Amino acid sequence: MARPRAEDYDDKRKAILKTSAELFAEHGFDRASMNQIALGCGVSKALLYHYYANKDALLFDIIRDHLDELIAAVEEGATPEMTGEEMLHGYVLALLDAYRDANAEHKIQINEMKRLPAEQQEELKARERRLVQLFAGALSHAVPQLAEPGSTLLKPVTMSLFGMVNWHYLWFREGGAVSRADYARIATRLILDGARSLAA
Amino acid sequence: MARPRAEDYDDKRKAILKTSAELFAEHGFDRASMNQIALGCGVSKALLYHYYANKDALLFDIIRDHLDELIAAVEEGATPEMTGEEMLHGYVLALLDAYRDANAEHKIQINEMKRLPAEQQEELKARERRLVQLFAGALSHAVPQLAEPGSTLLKPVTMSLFGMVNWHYLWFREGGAVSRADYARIATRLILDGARSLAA
DNA sequence: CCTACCGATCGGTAGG
DNA sequence: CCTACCGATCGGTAGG
Repeated sequence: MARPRAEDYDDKRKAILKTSAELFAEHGFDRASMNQIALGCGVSKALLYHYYANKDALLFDIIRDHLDELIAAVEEGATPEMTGEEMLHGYVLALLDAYRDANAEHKIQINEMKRLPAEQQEELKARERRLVQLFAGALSHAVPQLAEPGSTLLKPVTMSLFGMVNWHYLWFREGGAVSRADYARIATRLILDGARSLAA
Repeated sequence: MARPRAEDYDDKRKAILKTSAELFAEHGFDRASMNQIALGCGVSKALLYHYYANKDALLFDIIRDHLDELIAAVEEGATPEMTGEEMLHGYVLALLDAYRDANAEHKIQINEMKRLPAEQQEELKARERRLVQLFAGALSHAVPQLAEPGSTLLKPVTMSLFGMVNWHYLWFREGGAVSRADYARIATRLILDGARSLAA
């Protein structure tokens, strides 16, 4: 009879993913060795290779899981009956909130994605594009002039918002004078008021 | 008598710096080998080590030179008789313009600085702080409420601007629908109109 | 200014 | 025939 998959297989896989994400974020993908990761996870290197065929697969899975969680969180951040402005704020708040326990994964997404082969990068970039589309949609809803044919504003304004939000990990400190909710309101306000003024 | 320094010493050093910056940006600091860099520069590895004691020194010099050029460019981007708004726009335009021929150096500053020992990082971060101070100063000048005692807005608004501008290299394309000058106006507008609305 | 190497450590795989 | 896991070590390459 075939040996069944261990019942804690998925828990172990998640634990490996979290530990390796922290090591990759701290030391960088190239410098965090498979030996260090195995040691940090309390497993043998051979077991590590049982879960992941190679180091790249580990990196890919970290970023894919992270992006899937961001997309899910953002999609739940707004409802169809909201106004465009409420929707955009809901998305920004949900995204900043999702980053709370995913600082390591966020750094890895930003800094280490380019270590992967082109094909795997493409699969991850498709997820990034989905995330961008959600925000661009809310922005178009909130400031319809941005989406008018001939307007070149939607892309730079959307990317400005991503710049703000994806840059926050470099200066934002938990428990500081500005909370995540505060910054969600600030970022939404900068983008919306600015965009309305630009569109006028 | 001591051997005099070669008359083209500085030219060679700058050429090494530019070539290695491109290799670091393309492959990452850890993967771009000193052998590759020597080959790319058309010099022997031994000559490379004549100019730079080790790989870290090369990385440090790339980022230091880059930051010094950014600070100089930004400082020349505005004059004291300008209004706060003109000053901020002058700074943003100067910074985006300085990035035009420094894409590799910018990527390295963002992605590879943490590979350096803490002491060297600190020296570079001091330069980053000077740059931030220039923008925070112009912002305070343009929207005085941001600098009022008790206000917590100056930092997040300044960092939002840096997020926008430092994120541009991921989406901006030379010769596209939006020029650097266009984006300087957009970013300045988003920040200024948004900040005024927040301060009110 | 070159080439020949070094101590160390890398990602990945062997047999059982 | 599958998956779960070990101690030991592979061929190559890094910075210097």
